[in-house]
Amino acid sequence: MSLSTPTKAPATPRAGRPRSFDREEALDAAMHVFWRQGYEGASLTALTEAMGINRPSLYAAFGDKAGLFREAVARYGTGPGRYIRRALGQPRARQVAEMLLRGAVASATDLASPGGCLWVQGALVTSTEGEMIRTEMMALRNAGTTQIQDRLDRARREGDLPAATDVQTLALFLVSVMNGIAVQASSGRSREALNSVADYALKSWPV
Amino acid sequence: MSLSTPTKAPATPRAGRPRSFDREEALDAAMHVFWRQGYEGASLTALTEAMGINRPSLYAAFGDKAGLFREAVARYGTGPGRYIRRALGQPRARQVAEMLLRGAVASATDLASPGGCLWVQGALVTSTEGEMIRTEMMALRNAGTTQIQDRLDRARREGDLPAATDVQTLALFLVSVMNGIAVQASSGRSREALNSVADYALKSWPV
DNA sequence: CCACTTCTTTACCGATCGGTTGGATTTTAG
DNA sequence: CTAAAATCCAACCGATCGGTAAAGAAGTGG
Repeated sequence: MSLSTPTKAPATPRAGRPRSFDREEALDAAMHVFWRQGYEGASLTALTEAMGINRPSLYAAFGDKAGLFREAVARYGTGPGRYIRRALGQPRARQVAEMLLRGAVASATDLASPGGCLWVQGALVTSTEGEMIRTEMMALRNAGTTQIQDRLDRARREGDLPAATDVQTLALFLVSVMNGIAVQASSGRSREALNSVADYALKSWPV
Repeated sequence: MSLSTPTKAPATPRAGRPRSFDREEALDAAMHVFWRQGYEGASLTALTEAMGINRPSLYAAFGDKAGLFREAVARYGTGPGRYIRRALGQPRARQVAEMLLRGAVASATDLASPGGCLWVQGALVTSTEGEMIRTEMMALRNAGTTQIQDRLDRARREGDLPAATDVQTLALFLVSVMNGIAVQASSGRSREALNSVADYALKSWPV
């Protein structure tokens, strides 16, 4: 946010004027704008104002609007969406599911963020011009589901879930509830109410 | 779609040239564009092309883009979203929930439609310019949840659900799963896979 | 110091945005 | 048949869209 923050010394200092803004800070600001307004709703003016830079600097650092969005989406994965990776690393499948749902609620209702989930609302629908980005986001969501399904399938093979468990349905159910929680958070639902939803969703967890 | 369809005789025939297009047909076409591209993603050009009319005709018939969207959203309620009202009319709470989830899957995966749910993806996020519409959609989603909650509470008072049932959580869970199903349908998930999700969501239904 | 490289700034590009104007056209009312 | 009313069409409005050109500013390497 602040322009007075001194630029960190780059790993390989090239010649020329160093950029006057922190790339990560600017990317964070852009992520929040995309999160709140979506890919197409976020105008270059809104983005550059939030990032504290002007257009040519943005284009020099991130390529174009689509490139900036892709980086923002990736950063979301190592920031607010970090809980997913941690959840997949839990030893028991039940804990995986708990952390997925709890993490989705916590992230989507964080008062310091725009609310909801960037992966859901970043480009759920677009004009024809944004179809490539929309398709990429579909693929990203589906890849996430596959990761969860693979983790549950491993649990099934390990005996952590009943052998007859339909892991595809179970994974798709978890993701659907996570997505629904995100939509509801974007509709203003409270963290407590959504945590109750997460609890309820876990009630029929397979023995 | 077809311009050759003769205009129905209006109830009170006013003076002047009658409009040459069917208002309901045009509204249907607009609804599909908003459904696929969202409120802000749907340009006047895309809308008028799909509706088979030109701008002044659209503005004369619907006011402005926001008015057209509001009518499209209302029409969605009596068309693809009709299942909700029918579900609320079922005699048993369990049947209400089943029809809500089944209907959400059927509507969101209808191959003759853009996929997903207009109420979810019509204006989940917007630029600052569309904030009023976004707020209206939030209110509409929340009102729907309240209707479901009221129906479940009635069931509880009637003994159709256990007296200790947390109907608020149950309603919010149902809506969340419906929303998640819509997101997943927009991500290309099949009707069969999502019907399995609906079945799973009903497994922990209170006795 | 100088030459060079890179970033920042301002101002601008054509295209598209939502919305409207004015006139030709088609109807009803009298 | 004429006057009034409403629609239809083409063309246009200022504003904003994503993206860029050109020149000044601020660094590095010699």
